[in-house]
Amino acid sequence: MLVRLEPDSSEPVARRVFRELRQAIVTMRFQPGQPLSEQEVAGQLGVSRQPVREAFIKLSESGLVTIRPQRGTFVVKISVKQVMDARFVREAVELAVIRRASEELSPGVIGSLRANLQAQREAAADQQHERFLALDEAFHRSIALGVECEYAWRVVEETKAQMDRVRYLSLPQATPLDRLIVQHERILDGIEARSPDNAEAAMRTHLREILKSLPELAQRFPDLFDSDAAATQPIRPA
Amino acid sequence: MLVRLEPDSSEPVARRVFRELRQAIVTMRFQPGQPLSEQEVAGQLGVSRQPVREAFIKLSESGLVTIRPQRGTFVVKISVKQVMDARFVREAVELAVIRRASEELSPGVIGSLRANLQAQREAAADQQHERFLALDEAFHRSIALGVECEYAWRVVEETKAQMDRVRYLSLPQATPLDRLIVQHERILDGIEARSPDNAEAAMRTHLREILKSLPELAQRFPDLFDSDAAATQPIRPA
DNA sequence: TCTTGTCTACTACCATACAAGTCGGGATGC
DNA sequence: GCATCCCGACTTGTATGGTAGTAGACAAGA
Repeated sequence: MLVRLEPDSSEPVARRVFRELRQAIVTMRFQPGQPLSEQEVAGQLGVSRQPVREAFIKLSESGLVTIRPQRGTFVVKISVKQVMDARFVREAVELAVIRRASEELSPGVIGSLRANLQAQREAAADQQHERFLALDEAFHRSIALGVECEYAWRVVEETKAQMDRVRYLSLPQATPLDRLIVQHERILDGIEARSPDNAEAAMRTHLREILKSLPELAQRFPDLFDSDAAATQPIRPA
Repeated sequence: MLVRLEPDSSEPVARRVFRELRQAIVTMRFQPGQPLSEQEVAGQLGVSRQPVREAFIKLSESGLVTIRPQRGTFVVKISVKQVMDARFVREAVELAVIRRASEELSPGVIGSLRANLQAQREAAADQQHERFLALDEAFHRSIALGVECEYAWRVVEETKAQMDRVRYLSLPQATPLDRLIVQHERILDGIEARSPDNAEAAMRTHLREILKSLPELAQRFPDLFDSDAAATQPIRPA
């Protein structure tokens, strides 16, 4: 399941363990609900229990695992409510960012976003899903960092952790990439036209895309989802 | 500086250490820039280094301390940019929350908010600053939790950690409490009138209050502030 | 059959020891 | 006097041992 970390003294071991585990969780290599043992993970990665423990703590801060004292650590199941809550916060923050961006994002950054969009089209044409996901993330990140919203982006990243698992789950028969690209285009158009309202509206539409696939996924993979009541209730957008 | 924790097996030691240190930092009992030693803190609290270390890691996640490997851990100085960034995110999230609240907050919660407001007036009349701060926080929290935005509130709490230090710094000659109360009143009026626009505008005004005192405080306490360039630049609201 | 107590294997938690790196001061050579 | 080197007192990072507690299997008794 996990491969030994190669020795690399440049970065603290604990941090690498954290990244490794986080990646494994958001890409669904670790199934929701699965128990994680400090000892077992430490053994597989070839490190001691201590850094693994620290990584577990960080993961629990991110809401990706739950540590139940004296019992064990478990990958949290996907919670529809949690995903909705994360989406709500992400929308709030990214809308604020996009308004600022449409007022003061520099032409240079706008140009690089155009280039990114082109790369997205190529990745979509070649059916390179993984690459598209990376470009997608870079698109949003560049906008935020382009208007010096580093902290806002950090918050968005946190919320993304919850949403990315859903994203990966829907990868095979995903939302058509073309539609997402068009949405990205609209967002960029709004920025370039210096129209906060248009850009905000485009971003709002874009970020609500996940709501469409969520209920279906929750029904199709009931084992991976937490059985919170909201799962069967109608989805309210905001 | 710190008192020994009394034995209480109900809660993990690490968590209590974290809370204790966090409180000491946001109330300015620990001065920005001050070095913190795992060993020293552990000795004062009567615990081992391990839980202290875990608390340090959590604090660094919250941006309250910086851990410099093999060198030491330090209380971060107040950064004008960081405070502004936190405020930006807080505004984005709380505005979204307040819009939802003005649509669906239950009359029961609205009633308890009215009661809270009355308590705020009494606290202000008696010059009980600490009590007012607690009521203030409860006011915002009740609104968020009242519309089931638990996660959104968690994010706001994170951002508040940065802002609260400024708050405490300005306590003695603070913003007149009366003004804050009036602002709270306007917010509640907007909710009760089911007017998202009015409530949002009132909240926006309220959350920008801190911008007024920030530049002055940065000038008056240069030692407590990080010397980032933004400190002397004009403040832009959003 | 069902309840209850025990015993085992597991867990996270905490304390402690060791390793590795940083920084400053003093001795040493020039 | 001044630059350089080295050593020791710090720091955080990592490894490991021991403790307390939980869950579950299983057997004894009602």
